[in-house]
Amino acid sequence: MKFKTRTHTCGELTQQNVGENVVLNGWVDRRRDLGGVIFIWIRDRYGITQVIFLEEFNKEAYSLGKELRNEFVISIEGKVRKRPGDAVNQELRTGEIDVLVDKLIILNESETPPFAIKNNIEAFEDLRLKYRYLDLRRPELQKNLFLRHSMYQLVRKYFDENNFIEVETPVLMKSTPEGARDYLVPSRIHKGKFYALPQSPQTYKQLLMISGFDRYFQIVKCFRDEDLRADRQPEFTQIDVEMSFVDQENIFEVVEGLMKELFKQIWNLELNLPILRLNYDEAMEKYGSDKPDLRFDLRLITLNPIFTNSEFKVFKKAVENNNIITGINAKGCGKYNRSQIDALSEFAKNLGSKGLIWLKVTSDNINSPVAKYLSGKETNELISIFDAKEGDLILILGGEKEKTLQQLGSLRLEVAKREGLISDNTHHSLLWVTDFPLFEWDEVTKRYYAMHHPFTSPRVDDIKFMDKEPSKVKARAYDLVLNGNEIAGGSIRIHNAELQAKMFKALDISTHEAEQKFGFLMNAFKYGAPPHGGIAFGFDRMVMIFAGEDSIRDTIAFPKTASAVSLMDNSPSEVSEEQLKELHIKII
RNA sequence: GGGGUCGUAGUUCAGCUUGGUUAGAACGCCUGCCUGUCACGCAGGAGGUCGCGAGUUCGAGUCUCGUCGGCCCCGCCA
Repeated sequence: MKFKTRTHTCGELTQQNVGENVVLNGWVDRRRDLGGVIFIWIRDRYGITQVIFLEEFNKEAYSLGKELRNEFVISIEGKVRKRPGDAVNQELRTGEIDVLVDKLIILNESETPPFAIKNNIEAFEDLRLKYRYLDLRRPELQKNLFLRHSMYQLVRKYFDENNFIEVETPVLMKSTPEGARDYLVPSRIHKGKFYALPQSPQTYKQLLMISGFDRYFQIVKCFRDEDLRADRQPEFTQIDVEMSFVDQENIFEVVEGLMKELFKQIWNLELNLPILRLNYDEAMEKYGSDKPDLRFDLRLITLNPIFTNSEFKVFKKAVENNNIITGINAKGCGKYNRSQIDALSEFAKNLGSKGLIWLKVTSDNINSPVAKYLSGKETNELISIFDAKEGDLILILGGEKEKTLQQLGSLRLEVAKREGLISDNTHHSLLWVTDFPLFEWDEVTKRYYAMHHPFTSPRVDDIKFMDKEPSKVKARAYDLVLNGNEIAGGSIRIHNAELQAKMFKALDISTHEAEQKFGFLMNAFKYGAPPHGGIAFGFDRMVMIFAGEDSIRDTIAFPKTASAVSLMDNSPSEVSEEQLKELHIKII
C-alpha cells in the first residue's frame, strides 16, 4: 500500500505549524462523528493530534473517514489550522491546532479491542496480559518502558564513566542448587545432563575479579524457579556489580553516586549523601524488618524491661522463655472501633502471631481487655515509654524474637497504610542495612544455611565464632532499601581458600560436595584472588519504585502471572514426543 | 504446600444474605440523525455456556462439594 512517510509525529504540532501541509501516521484513538464533520484523535507514541474530516471540504476523504473505528491504522494528509479560541484543548500538547484532512489512507483495520486503550484502565490484568501488545499501546505502560529505557542508559553511562567494564556471562551454566531453585535446561548432546539458567552471575563475576578486570558490571537477566509476588518474577533483570581491592565503604561510595544520579535525573531530587545506615539488629528491633520503610517513624519498642516481674501470665511467660515483648504506639488510633481493632488482630493472627494485645489510652488511664492484669506501675511505664497521649492505641505482640519482630513490623506497615502515613510522594527513604547474620538456622533440616550466599565474608572479628557459635557471626553483607523495598544486596566476598573451606564446613557442605559444586571457583582462588566484593540491584523493582507502580509487571514488557504463566503465548507448554526423545526425557 | 479474595454481556459491575416472572446497569459495539466535538449529543438495536463439573431441590446465577483460572499474602526467594 502506498502512503507518504510522516512529516511530523502526533505529539509535536503547535501554532508554529499553522498553514503547513503535513502527513501524520498513527492509530485512531477516538472518534466523534457530528454529521458533516468528524473529529478523529490520531495517536502514536509521541502523543495525540486531532484531525478533522469535513464533508463540504473534501467529500471523498469524508466518506472514507466515516469508516474509521478505534485502533485503525491510518495515514492522513492535510493542512494545520489554528483552532477557534473556545475550542482549544488544554489537555493535549497539540491542543492549539487541528489538521483538516485532504487525504486519508486506511493502512490497516482493527477489530474492536477487548478493552479500551486508555489510561486508568478498568480491565482485569489477566485480560490485559492476554492482549499485552494492546495493553502496551496505553500511554501509562509506554511511559514505564521509556522510563526503564532511560534508567538502562543512565546506569550504563554511570558505570562506564566510572571505569567499569560490562561483560556478558553465560546463560547456560552449571546447576548449583544452594539457594533458589534452578531452571534446568536438558542437554541433547550429553544424555542425562543439564544446564541451569543463572540465578545470578555470582560465580562468574568473582572469576572476572580473579582475571583482573577490577571493576565489572552487567545488566543481566536472572532466573529463579520460586513462587511469584507482586514484586517477584521468575525471570528478572539485575544490575550486577563487582569490584576488586575494595571494602564495604568503596562499594557504598559507588552505589551512592549512582543513586544520586538516578534521584537527580528521574525525580529531579537532590539526594543527600551519605545514605543513612542501620545495622540488621537495629533494623529488626526498631522496625521489625530488614528492609524498613522510614518514610514514617512509628518505632517498635522492646518492652521486656517493663515486664520482668509482671503478674500478667502472658508477659511473665514470655520473659521466662527468653521471648520478646514488643509494641508500637499507633498515634491517634484510639478512635478505632471494635471491628477495626478486630481487623488488626486478624491481620496479626494471619501472620502467625498468637494474639494482639491492644490498649487505648484514655484521658485518665487505659482501656484494654488486659488492663486488669497490669499493675499501675507497668501501665505508667508503658504510657511513658511510648510517650502515649489520649487517643493513642498501643499494640503489643509477644513471642519468639525474630518472628514476633517481623509480625509487628508488618503490623507497623498495615497501620501506616490505614492511617495514610505515607502521603508525600516526594519524600523518599533510602538506607543501608548492614551487618546481616552470616548464617540462618533452618528448623526443618536442622542445619545452618548462608543467609546471603556461601561466598560471603564474615566480619573479621567474628571468624572466631564460626565453629562453635555460628549464630553470632555477622557478615560483611549489606542491602540497599528504598521506601521499604530491598533494591540491592551485596557483600564482601571470601577470597581466601582456607576461609572458604571453613565456611563450607560451617554450612555442613563436605569437601567432596564443595569440590563437586564449586571446585572451579575454589581452584581459581588458588591463583591469586584479589580481595573483592560487590552488589546486585533488582532492576525491575527499581523501575517500579521510580515509576510509582505497585507491581513490577507494569514495568516489564511481557511479564508472567503469579503462577509463572504467560497468558499471551501460553508458555510453558507441552512439547512433542520427538523433542523429548532427542533430549532423553520421559514425562512421568 | 497453605490462607484470603474474585470469576455474571466485549469491559467494569449489581443481583447471591432469604432459591421462583423475560438475569439488570454503565461504558463499549451496531443503525439512523446531527458542522466545533474533545466523556459529543439524541433516537433505536444487538449482545449471556452466570468459569467448568457434580450434588441438594418441583425449581439453582443464588445453597453444598469438587475443580480450573486471576490477584494478594505466608512458606519459599543462597
